[in-house]
Amino acid sequence: MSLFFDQVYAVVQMIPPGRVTSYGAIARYLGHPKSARMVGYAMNASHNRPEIPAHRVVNRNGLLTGKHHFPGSKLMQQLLESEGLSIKNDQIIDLNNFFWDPNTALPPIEI
DNA sequence: CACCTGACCGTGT
DNA sequence: TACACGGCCAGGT
Repeated sequence: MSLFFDQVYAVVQMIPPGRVTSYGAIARYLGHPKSARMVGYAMNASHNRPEIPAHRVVNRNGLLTGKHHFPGSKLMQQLLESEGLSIKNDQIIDLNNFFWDPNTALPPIEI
């Protein structure tokens, strides 16, 4: 597996419960601001890694774009709601209150 | 081997 | 304010 994917997984595992972040924010933190799609691709490849809370990664609008990749059509929403978030029309309500940005929450990547 | 697609995002008009 | 488009790159057809 590529180093980039492993770095993505490392960041996703650091998302606190009840908080979410975006594909682009992770890509930017890893020094690849234009590789947001690769983050989504990494999530797609994370199915055999149960410890990756992929449901805490949404797009920049708070839309649950990856929900169709979870078993059942409402699992992603249910997981988030069980952590205290509100979702309507597949979109997180009041995203700003729950957004967790690795670029500010974590120290910069060393050298 | 070439082409297409996808859990995205920032920029330009 | 809204839409179009290029960049990114792995994997399937």
